[in-house]
Amino acid sequence: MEGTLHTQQDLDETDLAIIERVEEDFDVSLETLADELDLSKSAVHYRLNKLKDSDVIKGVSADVDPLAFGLEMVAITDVSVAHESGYSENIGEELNDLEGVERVYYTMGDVDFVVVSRVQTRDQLNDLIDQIVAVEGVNETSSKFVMQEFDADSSLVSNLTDEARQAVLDASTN
Amino acid sequence: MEGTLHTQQDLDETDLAIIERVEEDFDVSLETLADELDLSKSAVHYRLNKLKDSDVIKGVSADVDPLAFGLEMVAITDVSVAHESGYSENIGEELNDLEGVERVYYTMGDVDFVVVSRVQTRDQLNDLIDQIVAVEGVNETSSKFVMQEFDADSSLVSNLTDEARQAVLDASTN
DNA sequence: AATGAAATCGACCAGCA
DNA sequence: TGCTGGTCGATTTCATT
Repeated sequence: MEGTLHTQQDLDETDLAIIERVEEDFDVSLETLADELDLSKSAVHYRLNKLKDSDVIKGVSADVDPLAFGLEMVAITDVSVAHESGYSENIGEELNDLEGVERVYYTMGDVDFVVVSRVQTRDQLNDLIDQIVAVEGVNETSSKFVMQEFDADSSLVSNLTDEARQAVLDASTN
Repeated sequence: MEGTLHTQQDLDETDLAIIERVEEDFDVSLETLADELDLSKSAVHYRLNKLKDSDVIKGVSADVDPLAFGLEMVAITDVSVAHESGYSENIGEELNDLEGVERVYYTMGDVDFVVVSRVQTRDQLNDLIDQIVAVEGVNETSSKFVMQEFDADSSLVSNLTDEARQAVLDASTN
């Protein structure tokens, strides 16, 4: 039904408050949200649906602890590709599809891709790096171990500067 | 000695199937899950609760589209710290607390921290980099723009190698 | 956009294998 | 411990404003 573009949505302070809350913990009850925002449960639900339909909220997902699967080893691998290999989007997809690869960034600068991977053992990491090197067009790699991760706050909205937050609100009211 | 993992839970194939599903989309109904797994709704619910209680599932959260907030600019900043600054955990926390910073990795090697940040404008990025440099103990920084991100599959479980998946299952049956 | 009532679905409990 | 079936409370839907 709704063909939503990547344009900025109309969001007010109430929307931001709801998003900030459910981004942190979607298990919060409608009643709690309604009380906090002085709205009816139905109104909160209506807004949540609208946020989902407009793809401001892309989905709801369970956050799984990597350690529960023994995924204790994280590595960051810089990947440079041969210049003549042209369109690099395919390479990015291939890297991203490798098992153990968590996220791939295509960057400007001396390095072309930054690959973040998460595995159980050093052997698995070695295998993975071999697979990265084997990807057509990959030239050179350089990996470093991650000793510690900081991602306590994965919330986008609570992470906005006042300036950025205001920019979002301003985009709606005019 | 065997390098096994501290709080590894007892997980069977059914648990993995449930996790794989709700990690991708928690809005799936109990009935759908129950049908797919040939279980009763109560059984699925029982297992989900157990997974939450044991912190295999750390929480449930809404996935927000950064573009809906105009957060179109991603940068990766390598940060080196002065050697004499000793305990670097505090620096990691400080970096992570900066508004716009999405994730911080503390790494072995020539670079000490890798900082991934997400902002609306180049000005905001410049401000953020200034703040990074201003953190006590930070020595040098080097940033690169991200042109494209690949994170289509944020699911841990579907991202396990067969080997890794088997290791999880084997850890239960001992 | 928001409401209240009605239908539907999820959370919890006692009991059972 | 893992599961079942049933009950109650919460969520979703819908007509109405």
